[in-house]
Amino acid sequence: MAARSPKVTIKDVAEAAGVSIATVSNALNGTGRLSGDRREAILTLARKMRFRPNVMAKALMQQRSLAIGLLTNDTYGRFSFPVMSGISEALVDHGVSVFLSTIDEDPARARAHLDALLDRRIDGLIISGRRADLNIPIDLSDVDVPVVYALTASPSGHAHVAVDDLDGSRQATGRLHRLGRRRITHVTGPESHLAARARADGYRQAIGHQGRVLFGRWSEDWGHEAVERLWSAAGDPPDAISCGSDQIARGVIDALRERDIAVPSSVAVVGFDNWEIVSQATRPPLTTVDMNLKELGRQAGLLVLGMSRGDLAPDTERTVPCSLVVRQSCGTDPTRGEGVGSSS
Amino acid sequence: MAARSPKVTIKDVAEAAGVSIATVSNALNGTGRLSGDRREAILTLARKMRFRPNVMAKALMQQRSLAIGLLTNDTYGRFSFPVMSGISEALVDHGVSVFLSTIDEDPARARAHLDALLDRRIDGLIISGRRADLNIPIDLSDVDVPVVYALTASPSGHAHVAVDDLDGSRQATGRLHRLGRRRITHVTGPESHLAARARADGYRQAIGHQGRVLFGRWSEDWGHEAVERLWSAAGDPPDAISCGSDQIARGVIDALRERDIAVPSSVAVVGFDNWEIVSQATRPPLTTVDMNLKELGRQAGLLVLGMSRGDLAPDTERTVPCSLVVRQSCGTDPTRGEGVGSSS
DNA sequence: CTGAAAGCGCTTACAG
DNA sequence: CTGAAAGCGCTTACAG
Repeated sequence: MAARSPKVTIKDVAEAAGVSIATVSNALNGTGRLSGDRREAILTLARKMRFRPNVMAKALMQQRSLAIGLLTNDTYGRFSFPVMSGISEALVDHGVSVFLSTIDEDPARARAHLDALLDRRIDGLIISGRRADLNIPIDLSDVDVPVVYALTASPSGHAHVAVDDLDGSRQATGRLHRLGRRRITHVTGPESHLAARARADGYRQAIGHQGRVLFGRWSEDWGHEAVERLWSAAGDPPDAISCGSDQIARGVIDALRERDIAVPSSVAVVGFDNWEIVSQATRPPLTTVDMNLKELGRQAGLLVLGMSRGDLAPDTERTVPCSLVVRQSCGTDPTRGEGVGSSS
Repeated sequence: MAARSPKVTIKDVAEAAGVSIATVSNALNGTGRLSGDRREAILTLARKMRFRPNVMAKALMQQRSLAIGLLTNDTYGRFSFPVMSGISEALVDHGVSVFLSTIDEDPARARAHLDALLDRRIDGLIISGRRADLNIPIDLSDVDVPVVYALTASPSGHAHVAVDDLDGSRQATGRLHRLGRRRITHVTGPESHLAARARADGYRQAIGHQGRVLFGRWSEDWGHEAVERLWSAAGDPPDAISCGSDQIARGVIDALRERDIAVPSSVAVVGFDNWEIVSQATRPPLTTVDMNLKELGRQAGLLVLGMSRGDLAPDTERTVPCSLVVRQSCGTDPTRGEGVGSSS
C-alpha cells in the first residue's frame, strides 16, 4: 500500500491550469462551450496530474448516486453469481457501480441491508434470488427507486428478467426429436415449481403431443428413481430422456449405466443448467441447456439503468433465450456430421 | 415503485424541531453535548419523519466513503460467493457497504473496474479469487487504501485471510486414523497447487509418517484413475482414502462401487470442500471438510475495516479453521456411537 | 448547551 | 467562451 497521498482535486487542476474549477468541470464532461484547444490542454493536464473526479461529490450534486443495489438471497451463488457478474460488467461501462447485499431468511437483517442501500441513495435495485418462485422476505413498499427482479419471481407489475425455460427445454427436447427419437420422456423437478412446469411445456411443444412427464425432485436421486420406475413399467421403455436439470440427468445416466443400457446409443439423454461440475462429469458428457445467466444479468443491469433514467417503463419484462450446449449424451446426427462441444 | 418522493433532509428535521442542523447532527450521532431530553425529542421526530441521513454527504465530509471494494475473478462463484456473503454480513453492521466488481482475464477491463472503485474513494479493497495461487491480472501499485486478499494468494507483505488447508486435511485424515484405519492413502490435486501440498502435509501429520500421496487433478476422473492404479498395484490396497477434494472423492467412491468394494466397511473415504452438490450426492454421503468460507469472508471484512481505521497493520495474516462434517463415508466409531451429519 | 459558518469536491445556472 | 457564486446534504471546529 502506497503512502496515503492526498487525492488531487478539481481545484488542484484548476490552479495548475490557471482556470476556474467550472471550466475544468466543463472540459472534463464535455459540457458548456470552450475551445477545442483549451479543452485538450485541460484534459492532458488532468491526466498528467492523475486527477480522478470524486464520484460521491458528483453524485451529491447530480442527485443520482450512480450506484445500484443488488440484493440476493442465494447461498452458494450457483445461479446468482453469474447474474451478478453480468450486472457488474454491463454497468461499469456506464459509470454505475453495484452495491452487494446478501441476505438470508432473517427479515430483520434483510431490512438492515435494504436500509443501508437506501441510505446510499441507490438509483435502482436488482433482486436476484435462488429460485424462480421463492420470494425475498422483505417489504419493498418504501423503495422509491426502480426495482428489477432477475431470476427471481416478481410480484406482478414489476420489471423482470427471466430465463426462457420453455424455450430451453424445447431446444433440448427438440434435438432429441430431430435425431429420430420417438419415445422421449421428460423427468423434472416438483410440479409446484414454475421452472419445472415451463420446462415440461417446452418438452411437450417439441414432441408435439402430451408425452410423458415425471415430476419429482431436482436431485440425482430422483434421476435414479425415475429410471427404475420407467424400466419396470409395462410397455416400451423410452429411447430418450429429457431432464429438467443436470443433476437429474446425472442420476439418470448413472442408473442407465448400472443397468448396462448404453448412452446415447440405446437411450439419449439431455440435461438443463449446464452446471459444469455436473455436466462435464457425466459419462458421456452431457448435452444440456445453458441459461446464459451472465447475459441475463447484463440485461437486468441495463434495464434498471434505463428505468432509473426514465427511459423505460417500471414494468418492463424481458426474457433471455437459452443456448443448447451439445456434448455426447444425446448422440449426433449422422446426416449432419456435427461436432462435439459446439453450441447451437 | 412508489412516487419518487423528495427525500427528507437534515434541514427538514431541523426546521420541524426548531433547532439548527448542527444540533440535529449532534443528536443523531451522539456527538457534542446536549441534554438527554432534547436528544430524545429530536431522535423521535427524525424517526417519525422517516429521516435517513444521506451517506454520501456524510462520507464527503468525513473523508471516508464507508464503502469497500470487492474484486473477484471467480466464474461460478463456488468459492467466492460464500466469502462475499460473509463480507457483506460483517460490514453492514458497521455501516460499511460493499462494491462488487467481477473481472476476468482481460487486464484492461479489470483496470476499468478498479478505477471505478478508486473513483468511489473506497476505504479498502478485498481481492477474492478462484484459486489460492492464481493471481489477479492487475496492477495495484496506485491503490492507496488497505488491500486484503481473501482466499487468493497474496503478494508477500499483504494482508491475507486463508483457509487452513493443513488443519482441515489433518482433521479428516485424523478421523480415519482414529477409527482404526492404518493403510490410508491421500489422493489429491496437482502438486503445483499450494492447497494440494498443504492438504498432503495435513494428511502426513495425521498419520505420523510419509504415507502415500497421489497428486493428480481436481476431478472425478482422477478419482477413478487413482482407484484403478491403487488396486492394480502390488501389495495390500488401502483401507481408507483421504481425498483432496469432494470431486475426487466422488470419483473414488463411484470407482470403488464399480469394483464392488464396500464404502465405508472395506474402504473408508473422506473428501474436502463440502461442496453440497457433490458431498450429498455420493452414496454413501460424504464425510468432508468445510472450509467455513463465510466466516473467512467475515474475517476479511473486519480486517479491511480495522486496517482502514488504522487499528491493524497492513500485513496482518489470518487463518480460518476448517470443520469436519461427518456423514457416512468414513464409517462411525463403534465405541462412541456417533451420529450422522453432525459436525465436529 | 446551541447555532452560525466553513467546508467536503464537485455541477450548474447565470452574469459578463 | 469563462468565472463567481450557489448549492448538493451533511460534519465539525468554534464562538457565544
